[in-house]
Amino acid sequence: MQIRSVSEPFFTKLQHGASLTLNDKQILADLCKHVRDVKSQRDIASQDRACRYLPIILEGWACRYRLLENGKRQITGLFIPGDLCEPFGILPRFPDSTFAALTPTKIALASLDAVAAAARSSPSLREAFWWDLLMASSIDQERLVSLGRRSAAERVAHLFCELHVRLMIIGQADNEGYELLITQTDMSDMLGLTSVHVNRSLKILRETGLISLKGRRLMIHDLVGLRDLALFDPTYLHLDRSTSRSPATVEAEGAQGYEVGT
Amino acid sequence: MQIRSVSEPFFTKLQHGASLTLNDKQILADLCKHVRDVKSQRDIASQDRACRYLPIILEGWACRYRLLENGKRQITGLFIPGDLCEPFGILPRFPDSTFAALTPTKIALASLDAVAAAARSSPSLREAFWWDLLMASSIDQERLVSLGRRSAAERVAHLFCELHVRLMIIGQADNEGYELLITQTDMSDMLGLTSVHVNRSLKILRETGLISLKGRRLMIHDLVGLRDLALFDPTYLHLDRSTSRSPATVEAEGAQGYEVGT
DNA sequence: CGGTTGCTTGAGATCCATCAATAGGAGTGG
DNA sequence: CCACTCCTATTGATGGATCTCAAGCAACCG
Repeated sequence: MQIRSVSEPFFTKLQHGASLTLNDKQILADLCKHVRDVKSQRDIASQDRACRYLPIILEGWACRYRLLENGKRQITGLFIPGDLCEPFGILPRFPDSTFAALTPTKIALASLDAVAAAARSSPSLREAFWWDLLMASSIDQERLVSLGRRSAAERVAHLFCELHVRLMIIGQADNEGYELLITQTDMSDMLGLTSVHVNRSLKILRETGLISLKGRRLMIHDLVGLRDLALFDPTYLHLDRSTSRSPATVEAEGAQGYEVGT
Repeated sequence: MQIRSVSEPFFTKLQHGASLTLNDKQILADLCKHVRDVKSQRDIASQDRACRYLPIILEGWACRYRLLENGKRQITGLFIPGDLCEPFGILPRFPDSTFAALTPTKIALASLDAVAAAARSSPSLREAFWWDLLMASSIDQERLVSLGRRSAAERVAHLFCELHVRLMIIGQADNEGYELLITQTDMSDMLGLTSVHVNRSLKILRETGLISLKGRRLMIHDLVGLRDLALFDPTYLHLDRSTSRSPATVEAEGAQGYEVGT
């Protein structure tokens, strides 16, 4: 009962990648048996590299980052509830990067064998896992585009748009906005900027009337305008199931709540 | 005979990921049966998205790029001979990005079924494919670090170091340097800079005595100095096989990966 | 409370982009 | 073989975007 509730965002997210059954839901809940709390700013399993567990975020936000010799930090991935902590759970960890909690975080450690068994036993779960991998890779790639070819304000706006969609998927955002759980310094390390400049970019977005911030609550007043500014095209997130997979795997089922491109 | 020769860089590269047998070599050669020539600047199979072929570069250099609505281009991946044209050949193509040849290019179109069959039939090939996927992902991730936290000259230097290692692997570079087949404009779209600034960064590297350029030939005069400047740490390329992955894990998980999603 | 962390703003310096012009090389057609 | 064009490389001048350094303020927390 309690277990099933913590695995809820995981299931909710994967539902967007394939039509999952109640049995699938139970399997996912079973994968989340081993739950661990991680304090904010603490590394997650960076030394557990050899162990055969795939971290799944259940609560809180986390990231993968890399430190350079000159002391600079680049966050190479952001993880929110429901996320498999890396696109390659079935591969060895990136040896040169570290996972860390950005907020107090609850993670499940799923045995890789159990994940593999789950994928083998259920075609729909298999499809959902591949969808998740594709989505994670697309997010990484789009971040590359941001860092290479978007201005500071555009990057911030794009991040907000991306998070809006990702949080909608797991029911942690609505049309008004969402809770933004990371600091401006974290955002700067994610977007290749300084925290000072992230702050100035936020000011621009605020003054343009696109968003506003009250504490940790990000309010989006003009989603279209924000996406316009960010050059945000939600198709890269592969939420339109009918176009994302090979025709054979496409089934007609009602769109679960969220529609792409609204 | 001829076929085997064009697949040579493919085999040479994968050899670094696992100990391959003569039989493996033959299998790889068979995967490269369907060869196609692509002219410089032409898109590769961008409309072939539905078709179940994995492009493999045999000669020349190619890239994956994305165009933004404001006309800017970001190259999100660079491919050289021996490269599988995307890390996720087994997944649907990234719908929003395009593959293009940067030079006259010879590519093989390997049937996905044949690739899957090859991975199933040979544990060593399976290990090599996973190694390739891991390496490709690490390269992408390191580019993210470059775009976020390295200066222009550092980015250029880092690209040169990365290409040096990648070309060494396939025998197309030596300690002196290698043929740099892309233009400064291509480099700028890869590194998030303008071509003018790439040119100025090159000038710095030349004046520092680290490199020199004669036509398309890049000569590296001080590899240590270049790597130092670039904050280049070759471990991310996973060339030390002994630390990269235990055979047992490949056995257990490899089968799952390549069978899923078919 | 005092200390810490995160947010905000200012002023000046640096990095990089933009615009512009020149030159060389490769290919092409006359 | 030459004239022409296109593409790439190169360099200068200038402006803009972002960084750095610095200070003040608010919120939180032991």
